[in-house]
Amino acid sequence: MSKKSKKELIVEKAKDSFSRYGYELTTVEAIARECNITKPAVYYHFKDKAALYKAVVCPEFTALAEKIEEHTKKGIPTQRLENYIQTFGAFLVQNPTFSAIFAREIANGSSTLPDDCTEQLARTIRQLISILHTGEKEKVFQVESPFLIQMMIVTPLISCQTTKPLREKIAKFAHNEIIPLEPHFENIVDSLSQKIIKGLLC
Amino acid sequence: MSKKSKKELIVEKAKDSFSRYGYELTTVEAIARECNITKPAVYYHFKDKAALYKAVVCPEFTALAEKIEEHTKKGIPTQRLENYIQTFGAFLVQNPTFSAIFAREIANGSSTLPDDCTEQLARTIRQLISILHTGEKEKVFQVESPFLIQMMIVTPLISCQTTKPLREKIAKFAHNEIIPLEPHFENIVDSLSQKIIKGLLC
DNA sequence: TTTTCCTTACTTAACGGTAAGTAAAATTAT
DNA sequence: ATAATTTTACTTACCGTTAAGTAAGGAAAA
Repeated sequence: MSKKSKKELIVEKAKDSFSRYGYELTTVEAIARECNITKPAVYYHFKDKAALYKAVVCPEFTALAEKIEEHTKKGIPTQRLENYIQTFGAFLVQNPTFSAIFAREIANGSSTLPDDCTEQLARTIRQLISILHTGEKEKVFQVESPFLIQMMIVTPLISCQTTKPLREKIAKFAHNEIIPLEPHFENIVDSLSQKIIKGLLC
Repeated sequence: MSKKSKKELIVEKAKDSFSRYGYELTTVEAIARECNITKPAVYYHFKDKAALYKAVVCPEFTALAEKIEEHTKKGIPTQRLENYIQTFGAFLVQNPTFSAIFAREIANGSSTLPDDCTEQLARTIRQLISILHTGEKEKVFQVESPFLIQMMIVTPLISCQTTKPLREKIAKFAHNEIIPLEPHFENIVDSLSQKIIKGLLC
């Protein structure tokens, strides 16, 4: 008896594949092969490919929303915003497949994102709105669109993860120039957080 | 005699389709139909689907690099950085299909991005490095990774374009709450620019 | 003996790409 | 100038492959 059920194994391998290749280039057969089973065995556990995708993404978005809520409840607005960014950054480190999946959803207008996930995203944005609103009332933050702040937080961090191969290719094109060192992801989160808060302060 | 050649028409319709549906979900047949020709007629002009994609994206990346270089040559570092961001923002407005295409490339690690485009991207980053480096030497900018700054500029602007449907869906989930107004894209560019520069100043 | 979990073998449909042929325009030869 | 030839820009009809999804059945466990 393995610790994980076969269904959980399928979700795990599906997550890897969706993250690496995207929804269209992921084949159910390849996922089955990774699990050492056949394709119809996957269809025994999941109605269709879309249902499998839902089983992959929904728990991730729920976990994210929960962590954000948990870590940004109390404190002064600057601290809560710092926590919002740090929690998101930590989530990306702990869930390495999430960046690519989320990035693709953002890129294609989230047309395929399950409603459950949209609702979880709404939860995190509600939290961000609360933080910004408090900061504005206390005259520590400028008035700013929460959607822009959300984008300023989420998309640079996500794309720092997904563009690693691109940056390596670009570095090769600049052979005899001084290429600045690539910072580690943790430092990027700190830098971004510092800059966003500084840019937002009155 | 039409102003545009059929080949140019194909590229134009292909650009629409790649932007809307992405590479995989775009079919050569659908592009042909949009041009009122048959699929093999497309293959008469282009070797294969990948070559057609190249014909769509390469001129866009080249135009972007050229505009960036042109508008960020001279001035003090803060002004050059402001121009960098504004030029990129203006390019997105003038090329409405570019955001989705670029966003997808970022999301999938740019594995399918032609080398020519990577080189044009390298040009823009070289320009940004020059701006930041001058600012650092003159003690007006903090030392910061150019890649992070590039991500802070490019990805929020792109995703403000691509996530419009997502934001609308999210707004619906928050029925009886106060939803902040959606700013216009031009204002977003200004806000972002102001925040990035403020966050970067010593 | 029924339910669970899987396999083998299959259908269906879509899509990238090609072979072969053709009407019209452009080029060359007479 | 005109007839012959070639090139351009397509069309119709097709092939090969791939991938989603299913029907039917079987072994093992409950």
